[in-house]
Amino acid sequence: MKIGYPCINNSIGCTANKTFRLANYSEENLIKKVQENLDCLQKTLQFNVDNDLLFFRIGSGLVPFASHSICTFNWRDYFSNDLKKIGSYIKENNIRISMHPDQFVVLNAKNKEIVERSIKEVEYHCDVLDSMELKEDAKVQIHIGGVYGEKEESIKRFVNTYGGLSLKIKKRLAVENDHLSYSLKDCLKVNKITKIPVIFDSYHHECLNNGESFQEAMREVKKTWSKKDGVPMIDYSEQQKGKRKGVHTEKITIKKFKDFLKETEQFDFDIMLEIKDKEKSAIKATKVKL
DNA sequence: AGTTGTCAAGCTAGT
DNA sequence: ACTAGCTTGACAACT
Repeated sequence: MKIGYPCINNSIGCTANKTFRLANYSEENLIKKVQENLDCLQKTLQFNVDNDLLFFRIGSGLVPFASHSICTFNWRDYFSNDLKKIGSYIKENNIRISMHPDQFVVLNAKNKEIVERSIKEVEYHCDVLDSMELKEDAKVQIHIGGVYGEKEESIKRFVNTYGGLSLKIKKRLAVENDHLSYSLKDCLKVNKITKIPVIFDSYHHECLNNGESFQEAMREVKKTWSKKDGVPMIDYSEQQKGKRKGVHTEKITIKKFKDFLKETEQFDFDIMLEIKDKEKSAIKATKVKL
């Protein structure tokens, strides 16, 4: 089992999510920011290896505006060496990588233009991983999308859109259960038709489920991951008590985390800790003994 | 130097 | 009607 955290490291004094305003777009700005982001990503991965954190989610802002029509610059060529170098480091150290496009990616939107933009954004994420020459087990995780008051129709739209995607995208996409619309059961249903691997988010499952225990959930989820896809990826987080539903905790609760691991002990998976203090809690989690 | 309004993009439920 | 929350604040103009 590998343990990781998403996107940001607060210990090393740099961020791999530097950006600029669309109004200030220029090739020069883009090159500068991407270079800074790649340098910081390399540093972050080194920190992670040093601390036995071998699962990491690369932030979507690595190449600002990459999928926007304003960006005609060939960043893949320009940064080819840096991207390959990072990819080599990832492979040498056996690091598992994921990416998670943001909320604006809605493959089942009713508006065609939103779907087109979403596909472009997903493609950009795949381009990053392809440029690093990572295997198919590096995934791009998305949610099924909007409901629009008619879930069955909306699931159908997702399946249809997915069916039309290029192989390059299909081989990296995974769907994750969300905390208010699409449950694990919905994701499994989509998997039945599309074969898309299902990323299990334990906290979302606590918010929205059909009575499955973690163990039962994992048994089903595991079946959706083929050998090429690698071991299942799991997202783990906790509800901040007294806050509105969906708010994550500042720190990990070791007891709760341990309980989760105990219940799912029989399964192998990589686990992403979506906890606000990031690498701090992740490092604590690496020291947990069952 | 520090503070604060704003930033490409969507959807949902809580307030 | 409005906004917090989502994988994540960072930028830039202002004081």
